[in-house]
Amino acid sequence: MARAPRYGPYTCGIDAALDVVSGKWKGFILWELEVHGVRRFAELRRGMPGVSEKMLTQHLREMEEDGLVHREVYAEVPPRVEYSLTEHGRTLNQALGPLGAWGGERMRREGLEAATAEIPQG
Amino acid sequence: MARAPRYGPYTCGIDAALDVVSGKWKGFILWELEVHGVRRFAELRRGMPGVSEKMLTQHLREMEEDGLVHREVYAEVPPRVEYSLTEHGRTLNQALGPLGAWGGERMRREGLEAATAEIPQG
DNA sequence: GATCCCCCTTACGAAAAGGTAAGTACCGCA
DNA sequence: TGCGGTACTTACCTTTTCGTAAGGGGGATC
Repeated sequence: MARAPRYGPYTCGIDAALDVVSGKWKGFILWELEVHGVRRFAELRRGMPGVSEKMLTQHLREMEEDGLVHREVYAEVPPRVEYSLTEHGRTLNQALGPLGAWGGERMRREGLEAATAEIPQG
Repeated sequence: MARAPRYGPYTCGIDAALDVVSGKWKGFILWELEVHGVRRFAELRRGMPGVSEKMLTQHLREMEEDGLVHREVYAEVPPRVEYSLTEHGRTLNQALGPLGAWGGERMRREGLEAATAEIPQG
């Protein structure tokens, strides 16, 4: 489960926020969109090695439901879909800032390696 | 899984922080210890209705491993065990502040109810 | 003597999350 | 004709997480 609720009832704001962020790749998606502004599906996919198409679409749909991500579909062939952050997504990213800094500090403290070349610290 | 790693490799600080916070009751434990300073096992248990003893001990052990929680055992009969936040636990709580505020805002926005009488907002 | 309290541990099972692989439908390129 | 690219969907399976229920060992209380 980890956190199954999705849409409360919550015990506090942290609960409500974690419900929206937890998911193996959501933090990464948030970060990719923060950095690049707009990204297509395949760009996101290539940007985060290891993610499957299934998980990526699933996470993106949930984040769209949660009002964090905007999905723009262009009626073209071949299809083009662009993802970007909504206002709420951007404020969430700001709220995650201190947590990212804390995590970075922890990584330094514990000597935990980073996975990729790109090391955002939220 | 939700997030299985536990001790990296991480892609960023947010990853590293979420790894430590995710777990159904961890936010709540953090909050209880923040508010009360020191709490015994049974006090924590009573403070968060719905948690099982198994999950509570399991989460507390992990948080102890992660250096967030200090566990003090008194060689008495009946046994007495006191839990409190470490320095890292307290700084984590501070880093969670903005996230809790964001979550609270989201709850208000979406009209999501809170579960208990006590409504911390991290 | 029976029950309750303390702080757990263990075994078992259900549910959720995630991974793998294949299929869809259409197009451009060689 | 065959392959790669676009953005997915679906079915199936494994891993992880969480919950339930029971036990344990000693002491105090009824």
